[in-house]
Amino acid sequence: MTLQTAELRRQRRHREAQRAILDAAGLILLEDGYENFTMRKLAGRCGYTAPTIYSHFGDKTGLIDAVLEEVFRELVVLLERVQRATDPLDRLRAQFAAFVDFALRNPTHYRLLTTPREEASEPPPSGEQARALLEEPLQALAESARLRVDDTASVQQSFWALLHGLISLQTNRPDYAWSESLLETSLEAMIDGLVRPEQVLCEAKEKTA
Amino acid sequence: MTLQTAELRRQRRHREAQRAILDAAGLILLEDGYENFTMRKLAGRCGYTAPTIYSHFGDKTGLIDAVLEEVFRELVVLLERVQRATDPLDRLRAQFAAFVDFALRNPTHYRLLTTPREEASEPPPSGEQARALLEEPLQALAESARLRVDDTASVQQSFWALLHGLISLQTNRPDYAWSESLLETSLEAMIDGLVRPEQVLCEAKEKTA
DNA sequence: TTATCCTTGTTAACAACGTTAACAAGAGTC
DNA sequence: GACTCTTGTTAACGTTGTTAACAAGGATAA
Repeated sequence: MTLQTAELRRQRRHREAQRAILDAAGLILLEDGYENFTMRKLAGRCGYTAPTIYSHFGDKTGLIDAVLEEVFRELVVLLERVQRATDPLDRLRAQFAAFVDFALRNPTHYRLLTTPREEASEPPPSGEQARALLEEPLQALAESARLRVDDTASVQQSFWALLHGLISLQTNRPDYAWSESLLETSLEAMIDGLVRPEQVLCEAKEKTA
Repeated sequence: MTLQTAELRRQRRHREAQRAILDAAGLILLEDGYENFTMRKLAGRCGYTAPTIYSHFGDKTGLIDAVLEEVFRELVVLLERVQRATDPLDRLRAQFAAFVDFALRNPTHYRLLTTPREEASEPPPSGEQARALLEEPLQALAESARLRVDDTASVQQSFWALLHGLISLQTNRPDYAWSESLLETSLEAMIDGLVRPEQVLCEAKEKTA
């Protein structure tokens, strides 16, 4: 009996320590940015000393990986919640908006996710999952033959580049006078250029005629 | 007489030292990236010790600023050389291509230029100059009323975001299978969506008729 | 209860970094 | 030849990520 409760208590303490560390780490990243994120500062903030953190996460890289994994799992559920829209194009718009919004609210985490921090650091699973979710609407559009360009990969990467550019630019220069309509303007332009506006072409032609 | 030659020789030595330091610094940035750029490594590579570098450039930030200033002066002459095209849209295409090409060849320098390195580090003059050059064709298009959107700033920032995204993505993940036609696909799409195709509309309509 | 062990955490230290103080050495000036 | 000013060096400080050595506390077995 004490045999089991002891083991459970041990696991609980373990999880609590990890939680305290991860929470403090996420907070420091959000508030101070990655350049001012130091293991000693984290140690002071989370209630444990530095070597304890190392025993839990092995490495600064491993620690950051764990933080990112958690944060982007949030993003995945956000994207899944918004995925219901029936028209692929509406899905795309809604997902992209949610994605940009999330990235702008978590600039440091987004930067750490997209820039390779050092040798051999793969993006965390949830990051890949989010990317896959973002690609789904375009995949659907391609299967409905609604892309103006044959090369689907090229189209996907174009949208990807646009999103990444919008996010990076705005987070790198928060004080610049960014246009309010920037996301809409650029995204609609890119949509106009790359995807056909559903099969109402006949109706549209009738209207102009 | 020796009064003058002495002063000249002093200045020459000064310039030579700065040149050796800047060249070595640029090379290290190109080869090893910024994360592996250390003042001691630079000292070992350029033939001077670390404090000498400090006496010349004050700071690591100052040193990097000097390197960037030089590199992006190259870019400015590149962009000016390509600026001759008469049609603003052709100018835009040529300049954007040259810009992306340059940035992909100097990934670390580009990243350092666009990401604020620490508190209060303004982009170097040549960087701002390059940005101004890149905005000129769009300004011309706006004045010819060839933009599909009223808000010129929004259009400029859209193109800016696309370029930045293309560059960042490709330099962050050099091994990814980027589409060969990525720049053309995305840029033409964005052009289609944002700018009118010159005043040959009547001719085009005659052709389709 | 007492002895043992394993986990969990701490203190102390190391190497490498950016940076600065103190000083040597050489060139130009009187 | 003495004086000064520039230019470079050596030695050091504080901070970083990281690790080794060790203490403490609870679970297990006699």
